[in-house]
Amino acid sequence: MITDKLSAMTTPTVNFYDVLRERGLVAQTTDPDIRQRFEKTLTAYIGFDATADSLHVGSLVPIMGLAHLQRCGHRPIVLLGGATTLIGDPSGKSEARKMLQHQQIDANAQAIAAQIGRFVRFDDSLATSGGGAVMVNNADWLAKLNWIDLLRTYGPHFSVNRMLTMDSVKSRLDPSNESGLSFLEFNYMVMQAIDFLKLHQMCGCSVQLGGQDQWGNIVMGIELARRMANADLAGLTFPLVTKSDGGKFGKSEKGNIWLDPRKTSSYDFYQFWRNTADADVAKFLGWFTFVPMDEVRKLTGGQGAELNPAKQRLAYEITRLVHGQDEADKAMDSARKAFSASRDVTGDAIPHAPLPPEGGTIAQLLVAAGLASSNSDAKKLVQGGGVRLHDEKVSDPQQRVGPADARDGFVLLRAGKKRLFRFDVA
RNA sequence: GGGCGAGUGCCAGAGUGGCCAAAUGGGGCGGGCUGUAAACCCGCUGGCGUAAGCCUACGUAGGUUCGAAUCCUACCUCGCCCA
Repeated sequence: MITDKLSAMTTPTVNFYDVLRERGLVAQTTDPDIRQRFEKTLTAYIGFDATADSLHVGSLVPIMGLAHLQRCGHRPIVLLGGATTLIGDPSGKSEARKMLQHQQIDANAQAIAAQIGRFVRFDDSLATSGGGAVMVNNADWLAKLNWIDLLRTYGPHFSVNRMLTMDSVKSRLDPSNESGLSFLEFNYMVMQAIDFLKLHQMCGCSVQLGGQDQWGNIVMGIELARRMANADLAGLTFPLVTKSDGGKFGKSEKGNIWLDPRKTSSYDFYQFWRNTADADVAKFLGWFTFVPMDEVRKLTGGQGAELNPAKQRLAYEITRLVHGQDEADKAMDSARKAFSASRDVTGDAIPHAPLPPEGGTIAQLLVAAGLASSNSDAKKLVQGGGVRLHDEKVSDPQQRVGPADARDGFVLLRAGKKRLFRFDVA
């Protein structure tokens, strides 16, 4: 079903730009008439860094951009920043480390590719002109360049004066900014510009998409391609993901919210979205789901508690896209039951594990469950009155818990109102 | 190469010999209120230990001192200015 929905249509029946526009996904464009470009099938790309072995929710906006692109009949290129990631850490210069990094990056790139694969249908060959997405790695061309050739080939086309006017650079040059800008960072822009040119030459890529922070890099690529290939390329940026309260998006008690279920369980993932602030639901439904906008408006037309169904829908849709229908059903069902009057916590998706036969102290179990990060942390939690065993408040972190404490076949620990863990007793 | 300045906890940012595991703010977590929301109010926010206490931490490595984030030396990184 999902695959169906994501399958690309081969002709642009709906204009990509209109779709993004309607969903609030356009921050800025380099070409005021960019809409017309999407009237015909084209190729566009987005770059991702391979710095971790999983993407997190922050990457979902560009990924949705890719998905919309393909659904509108265009060909998406996913560029993995193998080269940029490789030099991302200048301190790792030893040979051994370099090799390790190569391997690590390759592994990361594979994992990331798999995750993106849930949203975009890939074709194998660069030559295909259909809507199948293509994955490339900029290490394939950037890593081969040598210094002199690079300078002679591309150097003349980059105006330092121009580069210095870019916001991303300007802020770092301001004397009030203490971090300054290293030559290495300054060159990111150059590398990314070359990427765009290369992709244009290799497979006719004519548009680059990216987060708002990519604006300067995108513009440099366009200018480089105009100078070197007389090409007319364009770029479009997505808005920065922010929360209405100004907090950092995508962070939670356990840090980042990852797409990898081994790092963030589908239940936690679902809950992350379920707890979206009122003020953000409508925006997020537009950004992170395919729910038609008139439906979004219907869902979010209410006030206060009336928005809860919208949050549920939001959480369900995103979980479904990222983890699949089954996981989404389970997560939603489990969460619903756990927060209903019956407080039924037997759901599959509720984080759970077998209770060690010898049991343990409350503190040990909290740590084992991941509800506390250390014994001290567990102790503080208990002292703050935040821990419950079943529904009884716990006062002693050293209290022993064993199979005898089980009710209905499990021991339930709660940390706060929303976090819980079930220890099943065989 | 020379001069000046800076490097503090998740982040920002005080502290300039003991009262410093380190002010304050943000973030995070917990409690209250609620709708599994926001705002607001309260508490907590390095690790180990039931506890007394111990250990690790203020760029890195040494040193002075009964005692150092704070003083000295060297080094590293960064910024500003000069060459």
